[in-house]
Amino acid sequence: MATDTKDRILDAAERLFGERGFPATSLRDITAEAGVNVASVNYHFGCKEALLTAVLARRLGPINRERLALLDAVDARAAGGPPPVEEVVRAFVLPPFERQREWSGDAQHASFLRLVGRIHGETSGTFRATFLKQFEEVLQRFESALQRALPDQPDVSLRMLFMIGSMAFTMSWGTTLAERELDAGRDPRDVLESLVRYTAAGMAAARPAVAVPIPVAAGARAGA
Amino acid sequence: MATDTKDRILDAAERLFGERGFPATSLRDITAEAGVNVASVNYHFGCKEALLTAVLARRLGPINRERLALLDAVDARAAGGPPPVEEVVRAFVLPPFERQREWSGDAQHASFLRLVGRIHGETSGTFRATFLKQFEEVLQRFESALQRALPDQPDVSLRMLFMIGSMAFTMSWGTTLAERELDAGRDPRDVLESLVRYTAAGMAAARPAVAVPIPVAAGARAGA
DNA sequence: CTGCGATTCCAACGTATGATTAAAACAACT
DNA sequence: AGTTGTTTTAATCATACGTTGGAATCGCAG
Repeated sequence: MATDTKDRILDAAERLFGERGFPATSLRDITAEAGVNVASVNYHFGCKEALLTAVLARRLGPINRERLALLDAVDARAAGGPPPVEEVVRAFVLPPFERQREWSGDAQHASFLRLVGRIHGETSGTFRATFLKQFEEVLQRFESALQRALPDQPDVSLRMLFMIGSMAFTMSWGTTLAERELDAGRDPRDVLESLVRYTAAGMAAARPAVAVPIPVAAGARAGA
Repeated sequence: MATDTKDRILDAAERLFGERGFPATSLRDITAEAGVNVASVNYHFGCKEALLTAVLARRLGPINRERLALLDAVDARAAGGPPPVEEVVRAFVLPPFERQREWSGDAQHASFLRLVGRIHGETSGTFRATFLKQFEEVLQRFESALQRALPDQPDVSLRMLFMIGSMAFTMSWGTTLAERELDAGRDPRDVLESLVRYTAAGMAAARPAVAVPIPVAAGARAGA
């Protein structure tokens, strides 16, 4: 069956991209892992970059759709008023974590989160545009919602960077570090909820009034 | 002069690794940018990975030392009592940002931050160990300080992941995104202080009492 | 100037990469 | 069975990679 080969490639690519990163993974690694011929990738996807796009699209599409659906629900519940920050944040970070929980039995799909987390660090020219495009609508919708939730917060767009950073980093390193020292047996839902609380509180925090106090270290200096 | 070539290589490597990532940057790119011969890299550093290590060590050493010095100052000011969360957080995130400000005239060094941010996403087996080693002491010291600052927070180690994620992501994407839509003319110190407030508030936020409410998309629900 | 260690340069190595080809194998349908 | 379109295969392409050895060059003490 055709889709069989295609899916085997997608699965293998997802796992290996997640583990080693995009540039460090060769098509031969992927096809060997998938048990298919090298040429299949170019036949089915055209080129290596298109394969990455396909891998991401397969999962990111549903995730982003779910994000927007959750946000709609939050907005509806707010009935015109400002939506609760925490719920907006949860609508953003829940979907990827939830997928992990769904797939956690299948070690295969857990690695997609690592890929997603890792991909935020990739800045490969052409690809960055494609990736941002996927997120444009989502980011705008959430920024608007957060701004309504926090009318007095002038730093919403900046703090969304912080939010995405926490999420991405947790997804790409969380599992790795969890195996070492942290709480190995921790329920992913606990991690999620802690992240939600953390983020919501951070979002709501007032920004400093005026001048910046820079503590002076041993011989450190602070500029005016 | 010998150090001239060596430094030229380090500078070029820093810039290119920061822009394109480690695996995507070839030694020939680096040596072309530095205006030196290809073989110089292997002569001066041994191999490509050793070059990356050298690039990081040159900056990370001082940064981590400054972090510890700042933390010492914070601890001293607390005089045995619990140190203020915000100051501990600032001691952690200030040094890299401060370097950026120092170097911001020289576009060269600003890209080191991108490299540092990016490197958090790299999980290249051998290298991860080297990288974590650099941070081990710093992480332990700061975890201990944050735990003293927040005696009732059971999630300190987890939330340090969040903190590092925000910081790393801001460093690797902040400048890129800032050029687009965000506030282009924003003072780096404002970004830093916003991050400090955000992080401190997030650190202090209580974690959810018990069960986790999982809202359902279409007919979403909110838990207690 | 001669000799010598430390650097720079050149050319090339062997290997691995992403991509392409033409032929073979397969599937579906009449 | 025969035909047609799709998929898989093995072999090959040109290129780029990290690395190496040895010749050329430099800086400088004797």
